[in-house]
Amino acid sequence: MGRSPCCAKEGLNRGAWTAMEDKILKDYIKVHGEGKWRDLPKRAGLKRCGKSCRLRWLNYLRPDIKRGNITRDEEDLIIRLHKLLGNRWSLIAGRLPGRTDNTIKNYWNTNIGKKLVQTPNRKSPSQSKDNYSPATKLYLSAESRVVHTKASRCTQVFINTTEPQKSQQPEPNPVVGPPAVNGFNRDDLVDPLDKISPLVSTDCEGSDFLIDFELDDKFLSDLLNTDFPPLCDGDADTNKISSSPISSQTLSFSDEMLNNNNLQGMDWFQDQ
DNA sequence: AAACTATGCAACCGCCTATCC
DNA sequence: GGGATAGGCGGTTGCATAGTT
Repeated sequence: MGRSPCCAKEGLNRGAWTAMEDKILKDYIKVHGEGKWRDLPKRAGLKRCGKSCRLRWLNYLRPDIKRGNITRDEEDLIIRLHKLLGNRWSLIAGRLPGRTDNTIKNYWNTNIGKKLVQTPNRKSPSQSKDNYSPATKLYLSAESRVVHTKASRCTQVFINTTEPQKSQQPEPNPVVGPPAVNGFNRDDLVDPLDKISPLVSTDCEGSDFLIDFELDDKFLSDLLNTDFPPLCDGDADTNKISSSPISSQTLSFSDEMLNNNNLQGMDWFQDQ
């Protein structure tokens, strides 16, 4: 036996929501709060599936939803997060206040995703490569290196503000300057993140992006057996984007790792 | 001005996971 | 422990609108 549908299909409205339905749903949630989606339509007097109500609320009616175009900063952040997470839209959306997973998914599919398969002779001037942000250019210029984590929970995201510890630990194999990827200096990817700072509530400058996932009972950082530097000199809490102090370790994806595919030992995480 | 095409986005579908009993 | 259920998620569809011929 399969599971029963969330609602009987007969007699339910489908398709676009009317202003009246929106008002009913808004008013009901204002009074009773979210949740109990299956019962909600009956209680609120809506001829809609509970799932449909939930979706309408989360993607459209919620008061904190940000409307309008995705900014370049947001695009940069989406690209960087997508590079790490793949199509984990809800996780990505969690880093963009006011944006829903649906919005980001749509944006990706209709904008960024298309750029990846774009032929050079497209007519639209808006799709000229000159209009791409540095992060987009870098993404387009480099092979996608999405890490498929199977993460069940994203516990922490940090912007690492520590300067490279040049003086303390001399490099055994010093790298001369940042590597360029297909003509783009990796600094191109650094700048947007600095610009994103207000978006992610950090005053820090720096390029490293840190994230930790819980993978079943383990953390990705545990699986990789990786040592990480201290997040910041001073109070790391000021640099937290989301605070859920669970793990003792935090996985660091530095720009260098991202740009050079230097994710040692992560083969089994990556696409076949 | 009409027909056609491309684009953007809201909404739906089906699967998965967490939770409850 | 296992089945049932609710909620969440990602993929896909379909429609309205904008742009092009």
